[in-house]
Amino acid sequence: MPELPEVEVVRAGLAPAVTGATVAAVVVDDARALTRHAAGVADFCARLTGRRMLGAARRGKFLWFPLAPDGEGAPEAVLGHLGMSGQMLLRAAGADRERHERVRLSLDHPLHGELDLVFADQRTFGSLAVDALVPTDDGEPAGRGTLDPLLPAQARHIARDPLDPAFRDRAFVAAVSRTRSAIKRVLLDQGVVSGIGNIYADEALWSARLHPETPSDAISSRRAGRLLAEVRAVLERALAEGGTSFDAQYVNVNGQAGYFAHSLNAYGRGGRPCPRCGRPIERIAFTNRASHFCPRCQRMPEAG
DNA sequence: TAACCGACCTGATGGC
DNA sequence: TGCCATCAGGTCGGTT
Repeated sequence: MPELPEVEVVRAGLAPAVTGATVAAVVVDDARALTRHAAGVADFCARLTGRRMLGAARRGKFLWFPLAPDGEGAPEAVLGHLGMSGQMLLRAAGADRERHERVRLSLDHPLHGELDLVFADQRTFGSLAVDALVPTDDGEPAGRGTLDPLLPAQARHIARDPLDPAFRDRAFVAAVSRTRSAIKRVLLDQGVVSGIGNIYADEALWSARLHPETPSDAISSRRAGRLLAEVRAVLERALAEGGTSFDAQYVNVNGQAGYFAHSLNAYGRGGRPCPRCGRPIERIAFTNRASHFCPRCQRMPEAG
């Protein structure tokens, strides 16, 4: 379940390998991995083959590799989203096929020589595309790993993430106060704040002592600011530990797992004691998924 | 327009 | 042992 820390680990791992590399060949094993590329497999391969990649950038859970200009055309990038189970793996040129391999880019790097970038994805919720780059709304760099104020058109609706220097805390606090939706729903809304998924939403709400179903407009500005601070803290801790791995679904570019699963306080701990007060963590259904929280530390505010 | 919900997808797991 | 149901959840489009 790659969320911001996991995607950032992947981005940072890929950056040295893809920056300056030329795409020598593209092999698509499964067209479902290109659902974001509406023009189809042949167009994807034709647009990408022979192009040079300029770096590895990320906003929220979206990754992209800007491409060197191709004639007079608009600036473009390879856009990727890992979905639920996507992996981007660096392998020696010609290495054996990976389980669930969907797309392989053969790269020629001026320093590292030939290597393969493999996109593998069990559940095929992730996908790649060659996408046009468009200007950011605020003129600031588009995300981590790039100084250009350009981001893929398909990621235009995605808000900045809380670790982005250009993230606007005030806009987040205002968005929280604007809606009656459950606060967890707001945290998962990638148009308000990006990079947070089910795991880190539960963890941040546990840290902030907020019930996941608290109506957002019942949360004071000060409390919303504290929640944002807890979001940042949990994301940074997870990043420092290499992300959260429950199984083989999330690994870095070398196939290694992260360690943050050992540090979780609420997510996946239903029935086990709250690390703060000892009361069993509750697990409740939440829009076709699950929320985990402490019924003592995270109480719903009194009505009225 | 905001809020909500189901579809998409595969593999692991548990119950019978 | 084998079959079936359930669960995991990010994003997007359709519905209310």
